[in-house]
Amino acid sequence: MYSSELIKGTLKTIILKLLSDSNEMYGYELTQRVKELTGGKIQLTEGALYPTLHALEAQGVLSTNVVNVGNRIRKYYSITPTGKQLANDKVNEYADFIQTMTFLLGLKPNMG
Amino acid sequence: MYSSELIKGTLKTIILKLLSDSNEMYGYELTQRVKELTGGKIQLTEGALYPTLHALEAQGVLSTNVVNVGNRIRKYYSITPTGKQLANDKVNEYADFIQTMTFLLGLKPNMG
DNA sequence: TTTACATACATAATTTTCTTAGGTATATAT
DNA sequence: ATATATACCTAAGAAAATTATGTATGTAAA
Repeated sequence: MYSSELIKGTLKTIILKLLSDSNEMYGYELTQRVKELTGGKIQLTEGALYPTLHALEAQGVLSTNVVNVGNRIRKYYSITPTGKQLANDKVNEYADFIQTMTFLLGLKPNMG
Repeated sequence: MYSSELIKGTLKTIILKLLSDSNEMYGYELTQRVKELTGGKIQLTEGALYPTLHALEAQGVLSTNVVNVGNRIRKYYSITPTGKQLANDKVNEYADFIQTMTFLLGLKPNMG
């Protein structure tokens, strides 16, 4: 796990990117997917995730589809066209930012 | 300028790295140096910078040296041995984080 | 000569974003 | 029974930033 400082400001970008690459995902699924893809180094907390999902839906970049799985509720999120555009912008901005930070911190541009 | 979200959590790392590479720098100098090195893409705000410098000094990772330049005060910060260690740790953690995010967001590991 | 901008420090109110903690509920394995 | 996993949610508080403001000097332009 990274220090919580580092992860700040990346949540929206991560959510939008993952939803941009799949038809639909539900909240819990997002937490598991990120955990899996990062080898546990990034773990989304529910207290941060759910309010952010609600905000993104209210902004019109996500839409929802509530489904009953057995007796449990599952709320699928999918990205809207506006959201897809935003996802692209955010990912591109982050890519640029990474390059700037790489230079600023004197990191090797590409090392295992 | 990047959206303010992105820069969050990177301030301490940036300060520690720059001070790690120079004998001493003062607050205003840090803002100008970062602006210069990033082509204006990252601009430290004084409201964030000064409280952070004070906190780092209180933690013992920075020490200060107040100088009179003409009639103006200038407060030079230099890094302590503890601070140098912390700078290294933070930079390494950030390098690791960048790799994780690069993978998670599906970015090219090395593109101009 | 006064207006604007740069230098150089600082703090305070507010906002944003996250953590921590708690709540509800079902399913499954020990 | 108990713990763990699934699956949603909110609220109090902390952390870290922005925005606004204050003080003060130096310099260049109008």
